[in-house]
Amino acid sequence: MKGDIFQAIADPTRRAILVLIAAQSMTPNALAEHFDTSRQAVSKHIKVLADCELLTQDKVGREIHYYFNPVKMKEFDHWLTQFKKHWEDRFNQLDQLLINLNSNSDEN
Amino acid sequence: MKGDIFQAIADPTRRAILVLIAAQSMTPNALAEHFDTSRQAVSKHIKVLADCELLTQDKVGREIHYYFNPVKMKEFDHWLTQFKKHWEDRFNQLDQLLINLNSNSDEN
DNA sequence: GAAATATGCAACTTAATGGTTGCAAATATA
DNA sequence: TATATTTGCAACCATTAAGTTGCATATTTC
Repeated sequence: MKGDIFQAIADPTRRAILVLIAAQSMTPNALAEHFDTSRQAVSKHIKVLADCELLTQDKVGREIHYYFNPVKMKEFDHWLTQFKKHWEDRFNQLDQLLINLNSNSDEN
Repeated sequence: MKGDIFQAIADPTRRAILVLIAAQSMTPNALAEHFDTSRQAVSKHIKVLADCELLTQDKVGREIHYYFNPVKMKEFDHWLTQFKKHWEDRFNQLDQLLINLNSNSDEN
C-alpha cells in the first residue's frame, strides 16, 4: 500500500504535518519541533507523505524545504466527491420514489 | 485509533464495502460474495466501519442488514473542506502578493 | 425436534506500522 | 582543516492490523 494517499492521511500525526506544511513550507527539523516524537519519527512521516506526492521538496544547501502539493490532494477529494455524488443520486431516487407514492395515493 | 474514520477509510476493501453498501444495503454474506476473502474477514471490516458509525445495522430475523450512514461521512468531509479552505486562503494571499508586486513594478 | 443457515466471537499467524537508536553523508561555520 | 549542523538510511523492537480457522449462538426450515 506504499504511495497510497488514503493510508498516508490515516495517521493523525501526518494530518497535522500536512496542515502545518500547507500553512508554511518547512524543514524536517522545524517540523519536528511541533511534535513530541523524535526527529526521525517525523522524518519517516515526511517520507510517507513525499512518497505519495502530498509533499514536494526543495533542497537549499544542507536544508530541505518541504512544500504542500495540492495536486495529489485532489485525488483524495475526488473519491469523496464521487462518493457523495453517488450517494446523492440515490437520495434523489428516494425522493422521486416518495413523490411517486404520493401521486399513487392521490389517485386512490 | 479504534473508531477513527480516517483509519476506517484507509483500507481499500473497506472503501469498496462503503461504495457497495451506499448503493444498496446488504447482509454480511451478500457482501462477502463480492470479495475474494473469507466471510469473517469481510465481517471484521464491517465491524470497523460500524464501530465508527459509517454503517448502521438492522436485524431482521437471523439476517443483519447493514446501511450506509452519511452522517459520519461528513466528519471526514469536514476535515477535507477545512483543509481546502485553509489552503485556498493561502492561495489567495499569494494572489494578493503577486498583485502587489505588479503594482510596485508599475510605479518604477 | 433436528438440520441448515446467518452471524459474531476468540485464538492464532503473518505482515505492516510507528517508534527508537546509531551512523554515514553532505554542507555550513569556526 | 576541524567541528557543528541537517538530513537520510538501516537495524531493531513493540504494537497493530488483516487474514485464517474453529466454534458458539440465534433463527429459520424441514
